[in-house]
Amino acid sequence: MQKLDGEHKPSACEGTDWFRRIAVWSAKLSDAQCLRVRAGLQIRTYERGATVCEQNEAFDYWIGVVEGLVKVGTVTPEGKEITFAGAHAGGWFGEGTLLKRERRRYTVTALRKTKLALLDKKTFFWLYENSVDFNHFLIAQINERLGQFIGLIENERKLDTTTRVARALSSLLNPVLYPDVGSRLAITQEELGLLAGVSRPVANQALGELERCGLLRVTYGEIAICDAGRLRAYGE
DNA sequence: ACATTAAATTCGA
DNA sequence: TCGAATTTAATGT
Repeated sequence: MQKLDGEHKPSACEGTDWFRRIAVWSAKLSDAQCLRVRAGLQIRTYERGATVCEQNEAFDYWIGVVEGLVKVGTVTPEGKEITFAGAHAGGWFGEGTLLKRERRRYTVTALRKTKLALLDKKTFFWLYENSVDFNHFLIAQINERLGQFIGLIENERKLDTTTRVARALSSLLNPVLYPDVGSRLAITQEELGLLAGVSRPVANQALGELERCGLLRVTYGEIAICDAGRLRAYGE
């Protein structure tokens, strides 16, 4: 429990380090703006399997993933679960719901123990009104997401499981949505299965296939990406 | 669903 | 505090 390394823990109210690390969009904010944003932020921890917010719930925060992994999706009236996206460290989402001033359209659940940063609505809109850079960030992000959703539609059509797994991985590698992502993903095959909408064994097979193609390498609890470009294009 | 292996945790000195 | 023993988690088939 006390095996703290050389990393400095976030000092209670000094330094914008920890905050800037979890939120790239803060890079261009002034110190004064940063202070204000931090005042509107809270950190919350969720256990594996915990629901962050339900569909139709009023949940007035913009959500950032500090660490861990969450799944954004819905469940059809027939009870079938559909995953729209996964989000891991560095990702921010929920702006669509805030901007349209409506209730959550999706259910968000933690796939493992996860720490989230929640920015309250008031501060979010203050940024929206006052920072051009913040707006640029939002537009870039929404644009990236649009691309992902278009891919999702294709995905539902073709049932090629390996392709679905490749897409799920690629979406997590998106450098715009997840700025601090490297070439290794700390994700288990079960979690990946949940994101791709396939069973764990199928995810395992798909990973084997992708590894055989030289696109990635699988190790315990982690996937090393060798060729992100070809992975994204897999199945085309 | 089952067997195997990796990692995390517990426990005794 | 160390490492062996046990339990839990992830993988491969």
